[in-house]
Amino acid sequence: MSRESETAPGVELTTRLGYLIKRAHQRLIELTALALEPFGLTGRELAVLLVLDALGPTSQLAAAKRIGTDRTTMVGLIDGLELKGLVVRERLAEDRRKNVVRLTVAGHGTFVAARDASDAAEAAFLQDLSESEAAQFRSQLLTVLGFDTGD
Amino acid sequence: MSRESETAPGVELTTRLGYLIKRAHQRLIELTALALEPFGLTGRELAVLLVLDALGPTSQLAAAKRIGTDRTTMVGLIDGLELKGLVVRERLAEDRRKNVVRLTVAGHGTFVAARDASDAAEAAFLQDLSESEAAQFRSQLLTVLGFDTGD
DNA sequence: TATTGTTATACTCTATAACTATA
DNA sequence: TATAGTTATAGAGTATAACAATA
Repeated sequence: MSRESETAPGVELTTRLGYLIKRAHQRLIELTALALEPFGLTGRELAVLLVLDALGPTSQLAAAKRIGTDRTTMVGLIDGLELKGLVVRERLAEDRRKNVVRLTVAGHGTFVAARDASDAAEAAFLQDLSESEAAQFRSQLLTVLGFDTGD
Repeated sequence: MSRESETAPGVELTTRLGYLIKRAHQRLIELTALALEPFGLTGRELAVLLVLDALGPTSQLAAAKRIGTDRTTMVGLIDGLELKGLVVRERLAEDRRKNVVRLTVAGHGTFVAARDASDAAEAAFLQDLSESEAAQFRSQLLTVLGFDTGD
């Protein structure tokens, strides 16, 4: 939305990795936001649904650590998802300090559709790369982040 | 900073491009901030210095468009750089609406050293990739962003 | 009337501290 | 004491609107 009056960046910027990654990140954020809009979801909310689908019922703190945020942010995220009827909170009987969060049936359906839409946004983002280039790009990101060695 | 209590992300997240790029971006931001700290510069301030070095004396608006931000943000950036003695503002005689901003001698010296430090941070970010992988990674970012010149 | 710089304002995202209830 | 959830607050970062000076 802030792209109206932007001139083409010069080489002094396009040779900077930081500039390129920032722009790429912003572009993917925009594409993803557009793809998730019909579902009333943000990218962060989809990340929570991904975790709940993968782990099953999960405490708010465990989910927060899993996506790399903190407790206080997770409260708001779960608030939003619960308001939309996609998840429910339940006090855990064995430890009543914990709220176990789980997907509702509707939540699972929305999740699957939203994930597909997000996949399509990723594909659009990568559309100018060949299959093998896209695979390399993904692999190199994993390497840079140290997620590929089973460390 | 917020990494102490973070558990390893699961495949449900590490297979998402958005998650990977966000993390990569954050990592590079951290490395760059650390590298620029001795110079009292932020990444955005370095971007302004890069533009001023490449283009020579430049109006605030032209510089803003070049780095993809707006006038109001540029005011604050130039305020900071001027306070540090790295740039000076001068009203343009031919069009007194325009502030032409240029590097001081000290500003140029700081810029060169800070750019080298930022280069080193980028190299550290890419250290687990081979030379050719790093070059591919850069090239693929350019392609995805449509900055490919097809050189 | 349009452009450039400026200020003020608001809005998002996130981080920190403190409070509650449970353990 | 420590932990999980919650609330309130503040701090970046950025976007929008309005104003002053100039064209």
